[in-house]
Amino acid sequence: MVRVRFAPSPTGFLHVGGARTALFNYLFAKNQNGVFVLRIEDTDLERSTLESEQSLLRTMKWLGLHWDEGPDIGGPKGPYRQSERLDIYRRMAYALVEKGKAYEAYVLPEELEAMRGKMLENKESPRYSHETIAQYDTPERRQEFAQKGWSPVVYFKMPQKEYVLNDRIKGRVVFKGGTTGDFVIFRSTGIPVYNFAVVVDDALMEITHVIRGDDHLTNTLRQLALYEAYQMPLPEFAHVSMILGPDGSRLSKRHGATAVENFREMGYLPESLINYLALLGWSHPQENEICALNEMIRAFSLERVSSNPAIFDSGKLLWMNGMYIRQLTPEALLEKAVPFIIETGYIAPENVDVNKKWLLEAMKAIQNGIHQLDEVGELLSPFFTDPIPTAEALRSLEDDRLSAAFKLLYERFDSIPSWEINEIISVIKAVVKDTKVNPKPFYHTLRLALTARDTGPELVHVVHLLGRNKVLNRLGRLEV
RNA sequence: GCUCCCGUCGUCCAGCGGUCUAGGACAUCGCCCUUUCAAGGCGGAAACCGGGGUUCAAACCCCCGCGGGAGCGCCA
Repeated sequence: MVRVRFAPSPTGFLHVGGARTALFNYLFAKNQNGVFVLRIEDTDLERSTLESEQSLLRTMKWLGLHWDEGPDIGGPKGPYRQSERLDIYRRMAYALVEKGKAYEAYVLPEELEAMRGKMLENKESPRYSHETIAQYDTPERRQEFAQKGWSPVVYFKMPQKEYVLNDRIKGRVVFKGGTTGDFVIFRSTGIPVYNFAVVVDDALMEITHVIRGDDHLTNTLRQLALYEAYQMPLPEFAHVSMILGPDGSRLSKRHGATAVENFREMGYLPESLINYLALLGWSHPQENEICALNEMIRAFSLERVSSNPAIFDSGKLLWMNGMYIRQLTPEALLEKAVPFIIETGYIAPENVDVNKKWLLEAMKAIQNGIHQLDEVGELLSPFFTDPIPTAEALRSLEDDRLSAAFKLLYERFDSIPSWEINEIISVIKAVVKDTKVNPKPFYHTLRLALTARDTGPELVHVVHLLGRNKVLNRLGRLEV
């Protein structure tokens, strides 16, 4: 049985990079009929917060990445929050001490810092050997620690040998021996260190495939040594490359929106975000671009995950969101757009239902003009405000024929028997035909007169949605 | 500095020794459709980091350079 996990630390919003890692884990699990585990890595007491954890879970659910075992729903291998597993880590750490594969250290942080500084000064790579740390393990020190109530940290004795990782994405990775010194696995505070906790958890939770960002690739060396020390079976590893910003450096806030939450607020659909993220590193065997989650699950394999870093292309995401918006029925679009409409204040929440018919038509009209849901406010604005075009913009009305056409248009609209789309179309076409006006400037000016904008939904829809009163009013004040 | 990863159009990917005069998508440019803009349709321009090997044959394999990224914490 395949078991994978996504293990974020609750120190902020879910990042698009994290979302992609979660997605790959999810796709792999579902493709293999396996189990997707969510584990919260909250061993950094300083930065972890419950709010972050909750927002993480909320965002994952919004994306549709549902987990089978996790902190909120439990499962057979829990608990799924590292802060609730502290006794396990202590037991596991001291099991290693007993076997002589780890040891308590009585060094002071300042002493370590000094050693580190000296090594860097000598242009050596900073690493500590068993001997350098053990020299502080004196009876005096032990006594001092006991008196002051300090606990020693536990160091892992790193074997100075070569390790080989057969990564499912990177291939064969050889870590030369002697490049990494002993490292802390258990803090004096009773809290384990990441590299140790992941190994313990992945092993105990029976994770079969570790799919994660390749910023963890070099950490894997330490983890391999730990698995070996415990003589535990190794999971498969698959290291996915990083997502970079447009300048080629690791994607961060200074590149703009990076939190999934930001994209939700801007009116991105979870489907398009998921689809885009999947394509950032993975490719469908038939090179499909627009691809539903079910199809991604069916077609997913680690073999098709690229090993080179990817630059986040917000332009392509925008295009893709537009594609998904256009696939929506007007009803579905309205449902998703309602929060954004309410935010504009044009329609009160309690009036949405009453205006449903009008809103649906409006959705139909704006549907292929938007790429983000938060554009609905701007698109709808001419219907709820009374924008007045500048005289400059309407200068083309100085043309006699155009001005005659508008006069005629006003009269015909005024006397139109019913305000139906078909009627409106024929009136407009008839006016163009009868006055022999040049269509392009005519339509453009009409749009300006009604909305004070150069762009927007189809004109017939604008006219119809506006209603006769507003249309006559806005046409009537033109100086023609 | 040391260790590890990566290197095909501006960007994401396809390519896994001959089928490559290198394919798709976004962006870009042009044309068509149309009721302006958009959406849609059609077409164009655009890339194998450099140098050595291996081979009858290399974008694909090996080595060296160069460039980019990551890790080297009692952070995760």
